[in-house]
Formats: sequence, structure tokens, C-alpha cells
Amino acid sequence: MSTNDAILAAATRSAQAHGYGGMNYRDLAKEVGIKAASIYHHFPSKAELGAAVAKRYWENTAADLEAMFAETGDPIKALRRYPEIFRRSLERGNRLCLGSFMSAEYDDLPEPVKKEVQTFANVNVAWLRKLLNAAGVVGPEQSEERARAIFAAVAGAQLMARSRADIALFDALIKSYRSAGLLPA
Amino acid sequence: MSTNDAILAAATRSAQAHGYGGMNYRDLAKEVGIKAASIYHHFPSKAELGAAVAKRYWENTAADLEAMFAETGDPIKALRRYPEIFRRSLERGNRLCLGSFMSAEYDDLPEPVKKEVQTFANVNVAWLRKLLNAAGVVGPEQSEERARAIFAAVAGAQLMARSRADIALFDALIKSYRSAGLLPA
DNA sequence: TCAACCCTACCAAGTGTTAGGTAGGATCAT
DNA sequence: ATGATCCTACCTAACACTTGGTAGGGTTGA
Repeated sequence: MSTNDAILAAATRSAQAHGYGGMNYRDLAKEVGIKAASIYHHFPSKAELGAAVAKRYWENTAADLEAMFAETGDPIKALRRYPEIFRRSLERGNRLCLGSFMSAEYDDLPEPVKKEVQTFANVNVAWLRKLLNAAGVVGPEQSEERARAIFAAVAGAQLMARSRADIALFDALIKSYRSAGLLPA
Repeated sequence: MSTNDAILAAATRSAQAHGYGGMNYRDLAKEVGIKAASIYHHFPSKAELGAAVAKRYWENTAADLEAMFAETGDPIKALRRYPEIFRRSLERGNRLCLGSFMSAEYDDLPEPVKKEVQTFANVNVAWLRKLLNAAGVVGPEQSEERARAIFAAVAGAQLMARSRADIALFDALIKSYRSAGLLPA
């Protein structure tokens, strides 16, 4: 793994745990094994590092979603498994979705970071919409709204579960969404 | 309004906009009209100020919920109106629910603040559960889970709507929750 | 040789917090 | 009634520390 990737990986972990504002160069450098000033050789500013982190994050998410669908080929099954993406963050050190944390901080974010955060949301909603349309669980005129509702609800579940450090709570919330009819049962 | 209250009000606004970590004494003092050091006459530390802010927040929320129910006396109607609590924060300067923001920051929060944040969630869930039981929309053995699901979903909707600075999006998400069956229609 | 990479050594600005002081009002013994 | 004493509420000035960021120099592999 290149130093560049190591920085991005460490920055992603930090941003998921402490947010963009809570992420700092000294801790980042310590984790990568270089000095703080050396990060500037790879990224010209915190804003651009943050944007790179967010971009990489939604690209990876898009790839994960694609892979999950490829495993089954069934839109309903892919829809049911969608929450897994968020579950994994909780498993890996009780971390929050980067998009959720940065949404909370949104007003204080530099412009390039804001842009990538929006894209993250768009990627998720577009993907859910595609699955909803393919599965035909709601009419095509409702798929956009439903896709956003699922994304928001799952993000909310992750937020709540994380503050209790309780993955079982996340599972229970998703189960509840299913039995209520928000997600396919 | 006493200086004490003015500090609490300013701190609440700041924490809702920038989080606990983003809230700082200089800005707080400027808004209140005193010097930063003078805040220490009213609150011994940032941790205890944060705890006082969070406590006041869930107390006010509890009172708002009570008042909303008193207006109608009908648990179903009160349940339908629950999202209004979160909507108001968006109306007043596109601010996030304090509980949501602090949930995201949870791991970095001082202990006394954590405690109040948990209480905020408990207050919401307990209230929703009471309404669900009174309304009989789900069986009593499911009311706890459903209450948590509603709380998490509405918080998620607020998070998403805020990052787009779009109250109409919040309304659309709530509408979607209703048509999906998570909230009573 | 030369560029990529990382270093040491800073800096200005900001962080929560403390020390010590002051103006003015209440309380109290004389 | 009055001076001594205390309290509330706030101040200025500084503390130790952290932040993102910069300047310039050394090392290393091609």
C-alpha cells in the first residue's frame, strides 16, 4: 500500500470516528508512520484531503453495492441486504457512515468536501431507486421518495445504534423497518 | 432573561449547528455579550456546560411532547405530529437535533454529556412507546422496537434534509414513512 | 542529476482554563 | 448610621496546549 493510500485509509477511519472537524494531521501522521508536515506532499490542504476521503468513500460504497447485487442478481435480495453496508462500519470499530457524520457537520465543511458528501447521498439513493424499480415494490413515481426514505432511515438507525455501541440494536431497527413495511420483508 | 439562561440558549444554538466539539467559548461569549472567562462564573467547565445544555434540551423536548398531546388528547394524532419536533429545528436556522449531533460525536463526549444524550433518546422512545400502546397500532411486545424505529428514522430524515437545507425534503421523507407504514397515515 | 519523498523547525491563530482584580450591592456588628 | 466584610458578576491578562500550514534542507532511487 502506498503512502497516499495509507493516508487516505487513516483519514477515513478518523473522519468516521471523529468527523471532519475532529480529524487532525498529527494523529493521522502518527498512524501512517510519517510526520504531519509530510502529508502536505500528498495533499495540499485539509479541505482537499477531506474531499479525497469522501470521494474514495462513495466510490467504494458504489463498488460494494454493485458487488452485493452481483452476488445474487436479485433486486429484492439486494434491497434486503442494503443495510449491511452500514452494519459493517459498526462492526469495524463502531464507526459511523462518513456521509452521516459529514452531513451533521455540513455547514462547517469546505466546499470541495460538501460536493462529495452530496454525491455520496446521490449514489445511495440512485442505487436504491434502481433496485426498487427493478423489484417493482413501489410504483416508479414513488421510487425516488422511497429510496430517500430508506437511506435516511438506515442512516438514522446506524446513528442510534452507534451511540449505544450496540450492533444488535441496529439489527432490531432494521427488522422493525421490515415489519413496518419500509423495507421488503 | 438571566445571563445563565442566555449562555444556555447560545450554547444550545451553537451545539445544534456545530456540535459539542465545534462549540467554543469565544463565540459563545460574543453572542451573550460577556467575555469568555466570565462563562466560568456560571459553569465550571465545558463538559458541565454541555451537560446542562443537553439536559435542558431533553427537558424542553419532553415538555413540547406533553403539550402536543394535550392539544388533542388523541394518541394517533400526537403520533402523526411527532416529526414536528424535529421539523422546528430545521425551521429555526436549519439546525440539527442536539441528540443527533451529539450521537455522532458520542465517543468524544465527556461522561456527563453522554449521560444526558442517552436520556434524550430514552425520553423520545418512552414517549413514542406510550403513544403506540395507547393507540394500539402495534402489539405491546412490539411497541418498544417500533418506537425506536420511528425515532431513528425521523432523526435520519432530519439529518438528510439538513444537509440539503431543504425542509420540503424532510416533509417528503415523513410522508414516505407514513405511506410505507412506519408512521400512522 | 533530478525529482519524489520525507524530514526538522517553525509560525500564527485558536483552544479550554486559570489567576487575580474590580465595581457594586447586600449583610452585619457596633 | 456606619464602617467592615462578604458576595455576585464580570473583567484583563495570561497560561499550556493544539490546530492547519510553511520554509527549507536532507535522503534516496532511477
